Amino acid sequence: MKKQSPPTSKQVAEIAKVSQSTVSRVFSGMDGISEATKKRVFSTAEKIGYRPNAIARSLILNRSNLIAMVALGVQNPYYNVVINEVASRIQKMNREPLFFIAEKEKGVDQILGQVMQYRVDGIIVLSAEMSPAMAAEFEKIKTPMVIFNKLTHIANVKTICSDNEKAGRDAADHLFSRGYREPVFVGSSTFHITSLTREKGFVSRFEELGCKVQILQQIPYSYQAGKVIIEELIKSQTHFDSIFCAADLFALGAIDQLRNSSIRVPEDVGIIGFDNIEFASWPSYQLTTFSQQTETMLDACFAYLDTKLEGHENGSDIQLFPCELIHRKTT
Amino acid sequence: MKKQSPPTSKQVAEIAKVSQSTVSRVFSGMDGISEATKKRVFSTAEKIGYRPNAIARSLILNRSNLIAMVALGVQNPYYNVVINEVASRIQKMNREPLFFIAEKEKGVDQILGQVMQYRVDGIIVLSAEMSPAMAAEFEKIKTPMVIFNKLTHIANVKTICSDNEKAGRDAADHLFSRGYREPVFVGSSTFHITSLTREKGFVSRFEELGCKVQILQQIPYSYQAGKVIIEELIKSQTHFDSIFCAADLFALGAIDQLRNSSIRVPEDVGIIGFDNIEFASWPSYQLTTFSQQTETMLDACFAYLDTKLEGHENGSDIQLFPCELIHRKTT
DNA sequence: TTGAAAGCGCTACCAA
DNA sequence: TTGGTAGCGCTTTCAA
Repeated sequence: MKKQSPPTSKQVAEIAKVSQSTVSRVFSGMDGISEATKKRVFSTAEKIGYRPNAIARSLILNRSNLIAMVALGVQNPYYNVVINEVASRIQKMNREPLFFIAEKEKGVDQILGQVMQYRVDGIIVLSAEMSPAMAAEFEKIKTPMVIFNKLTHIANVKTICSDNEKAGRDAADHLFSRGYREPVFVGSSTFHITSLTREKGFVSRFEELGCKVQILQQIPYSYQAGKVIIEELIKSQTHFDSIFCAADLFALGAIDQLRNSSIRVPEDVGIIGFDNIEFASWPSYQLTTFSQQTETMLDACFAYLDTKLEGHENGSDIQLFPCELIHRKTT
Repeated sequence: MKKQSPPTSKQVAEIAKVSQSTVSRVFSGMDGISEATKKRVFSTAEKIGYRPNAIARSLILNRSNLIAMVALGVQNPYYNVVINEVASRIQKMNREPLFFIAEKEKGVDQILGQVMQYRVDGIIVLSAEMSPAMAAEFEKIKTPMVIFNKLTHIANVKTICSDNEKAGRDAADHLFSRGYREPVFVGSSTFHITSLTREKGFVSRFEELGCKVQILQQIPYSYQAGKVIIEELIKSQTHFDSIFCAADLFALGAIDQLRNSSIRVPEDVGIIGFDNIEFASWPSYQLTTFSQQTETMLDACFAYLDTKLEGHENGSDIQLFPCELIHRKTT
């Protein structure tokens, strides 16, 4: 069975007794067309179910109207919110989001190839861990590109990122001020650099305050993993009185595991998470956590893309946004 | 500043001293090309950073390799999982997901226009509430299309859906068998038909069992809304001993609100949710809920798409999948 | 094994 | 206000 082709502007032209160019002009909303012609073209188009072929248009205009949304190894519920928001903003700028997703970093090279084949007008990368090889590839690309929430130094690529180091320091200050002196940091190599940066700020600030931080790494990113790592921590009999988790899901898992072991939060152990996912605010948890300025950061992403797409130059530097500590009941 | 065009096959041809057709043949993996030529083409392509233009290819092949993923009014975290899974499956079939998202139903007409302009090879609609006008539009379309988890009767459109009515009846049976006799149903017009179908099964089964169901509707779909509606229910002083929520987020909000009012779950009030989102299984909630056979249903979606894309015919009927009651600790 | 040439559906230029 | 025509980058005949 052959796929039958949809009607073309040529067919509309024939039926409406105008030239194909006229049909094109009508549909691209150019003026200088008589009302009568316009009406006739539209009505015959309607009749035969004609829709302009975006592919052909893209070919000739050398722009696809597509924006690539690249999500790599995204398991964090925080990004579900981001993905929806990004997609919807792309549509609001009258373009379409072409969605690329890869479980692991290994897929990235292949993905970049795909992205480029579609001649997308812009690229938004969400939280991607990037290999140096990958970064090198990205540098070559002329397409406007912005990396959201991953600190990366690539020439000609805009980076919009939370100030994770500062947040780490703030977490340390907060815990210290609440009287905690035996801190644990729980990170994840699932979002390596981000986690590392938070760790760095946390550890160095606590050192300044005279406390040593115990560092734990958990690989899969999930609630369950948070439980497991705390279970092991408890079993190990090491002393600790506070935990800073690089992500809320860990923190929530940690809370439940502590409760299981009849350890009181925040009296015995204080906990801080990261991301302020919806569930963090629920009565069962009331998690103290950091909120990223997602809206503001996305504003910055799109402001950058917009000017680049307009053909204007724009410094492709790194922009850091502070995170806000939301104090609830786990510290 | 002009957007500079990426290299074309013609340029590769010139440098590699072959014809443009040869370059094309090399990149589309046709055989009948000498190894020497192949190597020469690839290396010059590499050198100047050539990548085939998917747009031009789409134009001539009359297929875009794009699959539209249309999500309408999706607020349910359940769909975040689905969206990621669908996107990743589309890529596995060597196509790209073009993501369309609309907050409300009103955007659908416009979206369909967009979808068709891109000459997508297939369409996957996620949980869309559809107006009759919309459905009429869809009927006209020749593009293979499958609707996931929304009961809709449209000619030539495959529907893959959970058996919500059966689940409603199962919920009633379960509650009844646990001794509950004063049931409440909490639905949402956010996912109108789905909610209505669950309601229908629930109410009619309970009627058969001799109990009357109190029906509540909540419009926004969120945890917070679940709290609010239960707060009002409690204030209204009506008797009830069990609640069937059309979605987990409602149920979780309901649980917390009941706890606030010192009403015990499941002793005083039993609660059943729907979707089995991750949080339902957490220790703080242990929600009895229904799990949809998402994987199996997606298998069916893609099996259908695959055969249609292969050009084979395939009955575009409605396929219903049973939901499994997961009995935890709220009933 | 390769090259020349036609043409996919559209936009944009030049004439009329 | 309109029509004719060239050409976007590719695939695919048909010839060589």
